[in-house]
Amino acid sequence: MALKTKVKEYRENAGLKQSELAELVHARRETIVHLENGKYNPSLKLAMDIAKVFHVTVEDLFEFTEN
Amino acid sequence: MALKTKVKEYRENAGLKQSELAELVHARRETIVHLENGKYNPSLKLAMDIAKVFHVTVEDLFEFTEN
DNA sequence: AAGAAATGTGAAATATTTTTAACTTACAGG
DNA sequence: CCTGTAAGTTAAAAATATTTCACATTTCTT
Repeated sequence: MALKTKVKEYRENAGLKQSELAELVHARRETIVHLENGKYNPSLKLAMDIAKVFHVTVEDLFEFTEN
Repeated sequence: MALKTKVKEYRENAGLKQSELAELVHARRETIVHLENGKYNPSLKLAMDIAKVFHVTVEDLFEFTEN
């Protein structure tokens, strides 16, 4: 049940800093760090807010994998 | 920032009871009740698990509205 | 109408995410 | 080297989601 995410890819392609993305979605920079690297399960709202920034779907941005 | 959801619609169309859907996504029946009626912000995993049951996207199932 | 089954409510306990804060590492430019 | 900026880490506190439990209400069936 690990979380794979493309947040970092999309963020860098958009030329955004972690702190800038954080501000756009009303979250803390550390939350973005944890999300990009870590394996934790954000709230639906946060996931959708981030997806909206990049104009992609949640499904495109996040994937839960077995094990 | 209220949450609009079609979980109830999809669940009923699929002929599932709340308790059956809950079991399919490894949650409690009450969690489904709160989600269908309430305005609370589930985890991404729960949202995606439910979307998978109905073969729809998260975006189709959930929408955050202003106010 | 009565009984069963499904849904709803709400409060307290628990689990998890998110914030806060302080510090570290990496790296680029002057 | 220094200095500044971006990214990473970690622990504890705060906020919020989820469970648990016990009961209320609606809905369906007979």
